[in-house]
Amino acid sequence: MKYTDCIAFLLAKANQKSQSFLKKKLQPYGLTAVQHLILEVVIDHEGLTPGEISKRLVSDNATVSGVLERMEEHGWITRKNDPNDKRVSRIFPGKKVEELKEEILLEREKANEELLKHYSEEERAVLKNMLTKFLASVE
Amino acid sequence: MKYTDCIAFLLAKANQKSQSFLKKKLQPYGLTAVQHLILEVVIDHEGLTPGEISKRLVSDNATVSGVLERMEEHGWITRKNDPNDKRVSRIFPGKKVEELKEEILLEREKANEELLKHYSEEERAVLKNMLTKFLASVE
DNA sequence: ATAGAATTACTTGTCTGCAAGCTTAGAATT
DNA sequence: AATTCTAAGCTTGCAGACAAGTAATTCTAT
Repeated sequence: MKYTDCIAFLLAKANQKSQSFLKKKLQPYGLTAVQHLILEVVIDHEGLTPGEISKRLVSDNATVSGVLERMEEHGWITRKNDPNDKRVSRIFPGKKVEELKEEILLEREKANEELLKHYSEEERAVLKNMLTKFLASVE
Repeated sequence: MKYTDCIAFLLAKANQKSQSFLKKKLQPYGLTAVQHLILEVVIDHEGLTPGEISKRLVSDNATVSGVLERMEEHGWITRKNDPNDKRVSRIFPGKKVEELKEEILLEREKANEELLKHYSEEERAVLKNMLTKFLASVE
């Protein structure tokens, strides 16, 4: 069996495709795919800590830390100190988000639709279930 | 629809899982997942150029360049100059590969089997077809 | 009340992905 | 032969993934 038939290879390449597709769609905003994801969490739940954001995105704390720093530099988010816990900061959407909010949130939906445009409703459900099961089953 | 239902998110997380799983399995050899992949190509087709390796792995030339450098440092590969085209080098397995060859090649098969152990033959085929179709359908 | 454990965020270093640009070598055109 | 065009490999710079470690704060158990 060749490596091209292995699930790890197929997942890696499928992921590369979907990421580079997203990247192109978000380029006009100056957002990366990961930044967009974080921004969506921050918009939906204002005032989360970096750690809480990491948990929601099943991402590493160190990764989110770096991404937040870059997002702050570009005005996508702001921080406020938590009065009750001096270890953490609370993350809020930056000023420029308000006017772009709807548009930005729509981009993900549009991208998802485009990525799956050749799939029937049934196929989409199967694919989603397969991947979800995979996520749950690996260690 | 939440981001957790989007194909891009699911693919990203599934890929992360399978990569970190592979990583653990290959740690004893001191090989990363990508290095292992390249090594497999080099073993199967000795004397390819970096560009040819990139094409086979659907990878970026710049990425493969860096990985080959690290693999050379650790003795996984060696280079020979091409007498007919001074631009390119030819990549061959390093000395230490010979004795580990079979074992290393088996690792991928074992990892693939383990990643898919909860999937029936039919499910595996469906998953593979879904991902392959996805690869072909995205621009 | 205090020592030790746990939590949180951040930092550093390595690997990979990719865009953009450079250099050299070979091909093609004139 | 000279010039241009193309191809190949490499380099740089940045973003993200993640392991490992640090520092500050909070919690816990005595």
